[in-house]
Amino acid sequence: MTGLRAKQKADRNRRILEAATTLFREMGYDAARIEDIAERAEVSVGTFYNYYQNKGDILVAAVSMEVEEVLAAGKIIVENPPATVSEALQALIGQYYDHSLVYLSKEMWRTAMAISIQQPESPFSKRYTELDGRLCDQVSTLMTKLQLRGGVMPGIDAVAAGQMFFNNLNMMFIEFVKDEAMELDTLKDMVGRQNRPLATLISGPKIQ
Amino acid sequence: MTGLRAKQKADRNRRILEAATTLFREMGYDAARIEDIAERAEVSVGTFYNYYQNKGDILVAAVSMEVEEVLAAGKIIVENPPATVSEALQALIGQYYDHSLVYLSKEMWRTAMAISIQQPESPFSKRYTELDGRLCDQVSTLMTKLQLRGGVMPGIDAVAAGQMFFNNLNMMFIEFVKDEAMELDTLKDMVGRQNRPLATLISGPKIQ
DNA sequence: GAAAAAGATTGAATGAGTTCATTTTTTAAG
DNA sequence: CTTAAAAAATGAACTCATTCAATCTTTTTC
Repeated sequence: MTGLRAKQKADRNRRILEAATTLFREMGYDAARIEDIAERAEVSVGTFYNYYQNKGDILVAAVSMEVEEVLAAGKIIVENPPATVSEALQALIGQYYDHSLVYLSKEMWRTAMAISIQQPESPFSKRYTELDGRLCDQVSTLMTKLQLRGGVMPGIDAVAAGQMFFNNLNMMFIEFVKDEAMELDTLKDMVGRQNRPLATLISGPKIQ
Repeated sequence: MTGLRAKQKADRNRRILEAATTLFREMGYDAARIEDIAERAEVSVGTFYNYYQNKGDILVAAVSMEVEEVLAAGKIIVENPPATVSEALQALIGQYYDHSLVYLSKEMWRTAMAISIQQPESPFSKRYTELDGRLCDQVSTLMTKLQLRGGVMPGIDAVAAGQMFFNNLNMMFIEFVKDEAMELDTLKDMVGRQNRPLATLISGPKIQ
């Protein structure tokens, strides 16, 4: 059948992705030229474009791997969350934020976000948006779960509250990657303060 | 002193900005070449770069003017807001959203947002970020004002709540410009639903 | 196993944003 | 008014992402 050809293809794909992520981390996204990536991956420039539509695509591919890991880590927390809204949110959001800079630099995040906004119809942008949606769902699922357990007052729209928490943490993450000087702890503190009113109020009177 | 020189400078700057905004609106951001903008403004390509650091800068400059108008329109509402949190928010956010597409296309918004995220250190990006901050302050000011009037329960962190409302409306606006098919009404409905839990709860028991 | 077909690779050419050494214009000094 | 200094404009050259016609490799056919 397609023994050699398929094997070579998979191998080249792996080499290109590895070369690109290495160079992006080493020298930054802008400074890494397609020529450099191609050379490191031992393919021609043309071949790079047979595997990825454009330079941004390969970055979003790298980001996708990262977000998948964050989702997996978050899943564990959602499956067995702390009892109160505040504690549960702090655990989940802390997990998200702590994981965010393991593989990717702030510059890489900025570029990936910029691409996903600017070219929303490109395949990888759609994938990025889909991953964002799954993260949002995860926060909403957490709220729904807490509501079933009595940690959130009945009658509250738990999904809407979850979306609001997510949009807030996401927007603040954008602020964070825009500011090279901002520390993770500062980000967490700010989001914690912003979330507190809603987190406290939906928990019901017993928390007051 | 610096009579002629300053006058010519201001004039060229105005011509370049006008040429760029016209062409961006007429043919889209990507299709408008620096050469076209320079030609229309009757300057050389090099001169364009003496006035703006790069192509994106001038778009962000145009968008910033738009945000200034939105801020001015919002100010009127904040000065004399509806009594309830829900109504006041609906009025202010509706004003923001309705104004957003008067001069700018979704493509222009996408590009401007992408640039302001990707190149946060460029002067116009800083300006854009600062304007975002003022919009956020405007929402917080509205909440503080409502709290003084009794529309928001005492003891609530009105500023934090305002920031959360703003981050939510801002994130949803990004979703809106990413999706060419989404209508303004859909956006308003979604944001309205997301805001409802917090808006209702901070209003206190009388609203229930 | 040779020839044809299909699938991939290649790198020079293209095009648009950006730079920078040179030239031109304006201002200040004598 | 002349000349020197400062500021600004200029456009050809450069960089780098992207394309595509030519070439090479693998698979299929007989």
